[in-house]
Amino acid sequence: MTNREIANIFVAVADMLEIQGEIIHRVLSYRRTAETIAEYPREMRALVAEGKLNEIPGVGKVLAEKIQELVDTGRLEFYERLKAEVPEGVVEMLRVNGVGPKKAKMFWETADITTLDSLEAAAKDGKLRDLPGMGVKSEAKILEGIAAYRRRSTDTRTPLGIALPYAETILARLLEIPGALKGTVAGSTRRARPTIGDLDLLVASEDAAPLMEAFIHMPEVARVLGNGESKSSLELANGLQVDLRVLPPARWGTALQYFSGSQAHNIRLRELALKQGLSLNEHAFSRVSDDGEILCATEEEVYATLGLPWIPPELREDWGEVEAAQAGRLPNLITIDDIRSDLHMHTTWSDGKLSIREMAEAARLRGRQFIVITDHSRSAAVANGLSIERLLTQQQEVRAVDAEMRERYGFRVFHGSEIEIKADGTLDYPDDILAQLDFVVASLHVGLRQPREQVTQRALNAISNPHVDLMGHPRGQLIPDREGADLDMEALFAAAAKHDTALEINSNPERLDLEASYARRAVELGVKICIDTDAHSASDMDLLRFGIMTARRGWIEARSVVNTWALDAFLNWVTPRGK
DNA sequence: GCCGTTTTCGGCCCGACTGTTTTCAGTCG
Repeated sequence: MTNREIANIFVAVADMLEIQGEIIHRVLSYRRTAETIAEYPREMRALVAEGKLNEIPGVGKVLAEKIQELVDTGRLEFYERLKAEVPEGVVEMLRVNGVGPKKAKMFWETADITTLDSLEAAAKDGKLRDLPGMGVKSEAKILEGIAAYRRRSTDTRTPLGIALPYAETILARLLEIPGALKGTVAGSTRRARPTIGDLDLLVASEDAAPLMEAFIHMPEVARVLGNGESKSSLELANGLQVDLRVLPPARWGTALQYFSGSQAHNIRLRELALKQGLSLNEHAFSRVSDDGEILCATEEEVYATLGLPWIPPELREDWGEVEAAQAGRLPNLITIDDIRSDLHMHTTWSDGKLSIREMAEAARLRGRQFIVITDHSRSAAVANGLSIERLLTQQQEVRAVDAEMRERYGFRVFHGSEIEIKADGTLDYPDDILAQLDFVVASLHVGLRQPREQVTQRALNAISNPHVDLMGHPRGQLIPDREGADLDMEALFAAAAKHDTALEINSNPERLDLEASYARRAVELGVKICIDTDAHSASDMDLLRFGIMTARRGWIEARSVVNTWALDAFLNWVTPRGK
């Protein structure tokens, strides 16, 4: 039973309890814990074994027992009982925009509607409009909601790599409208979650009306979900939901803070505010005593009012950042300017688009000081992997380019390889060949669905090989479609720390692997991190920002990241380990 | 269901928008 499976069950429990009319705080305790568990860096089964479930914030006696039951038996009696009580189709109704727990329950109990199909049929027959609290408009809205739900694929979340550029494009358009003073992308995009539910845009203006007008009339709008004075929501033709909020610049700080979330982080701040006799919302702080307002034009002022230093948005998940801020122990997060090298990239020798020389030049123009060329190894046939003979020939070309770039620019090019960790657990080149390379990245591309023990052992073999410097995209996940391998991450981290093998944060938005919570745990255990682009073209090198954002979400400082090191430090690290 | 330098019981963040409602409940984020 994986963390994500446990989280999914808790979400379903929360949904069913809410439909049953359970008090909302009991429902929310399941929902909050589901969120915590879904991205928890340690596995529940390990915490159960160590008796440490109560270390998870928000988990008390009851939830700990339920997690334990799931880990021990693979099922949860309480969940099975609820499933017998609440029809599956009624729970599914919650996914329809405009249908919440109260309406779902009402459809079920007063009209005996227990499936989405029968809800749709009833709406089409005009049978919903006479139900309590319903009308012609709500009936039509539900039909639209069902249609939109059916259009969406199973997973409605959008990869950050698509969401962010798209949000930036829409925002740039809005900022051209007269009266728009400034704007930003907020929400989970600003926090750099790997996938985004909907886009949140924030614009400062004294006059919201023209912005709202332009926003809801953009050409790509499929449906207007809401359109008020200060807030509008759209569904675009591509299915993406976009929210725009417009506020006056004097309130920018509270608005940006509020709209950036996360919800859990915001709740923490509002609780802190209340302890000081202040109520915090997106408009301002209000003194509870006399309703007097304290406006904040910057986020720094919001946090300062609470006695805190500014907290970078990537940390705002209630993963301990409020406590760290209170203690003056916020990390000094890595920035893109700290990066000096890129240790994982491909050329036309395998499946890349540019030559060694062209990749080197592209990296140099982007401010890198040295790179490693790491084309695919021989068994990666579809990626045109290099035979030993070609690998050694390639080395001559790398040396030639290195000599030239070094002479002209002081830029260095090293020779490496991204070697397959083969399905049988062996590496794709023998040790005496690996020993001739400057740098070795080992990656899992095949056999990702092997049983946990088997795939973990393969990874450990690679990490413990003295010639291997880095494990590339360790889990092999693809966003948003493919779960990573079922690896014992804690064992990987321990081995990586012991053998001084770095683990990668792959910057490609389809990977972002390690993800933030694992990267944070790895560094806690003493593992070095590489943030690489895995570039197959020059433009791929611009994806570095996604890797940096992911590292920042993982609380990572420059000193833990190999690519921030100067050449000497890098060479000192690779040299004594077999090369 | 969780939690406690006020509390082991009684709280638990806050507001925008919509539609159905004659003052507010439901939904959403």
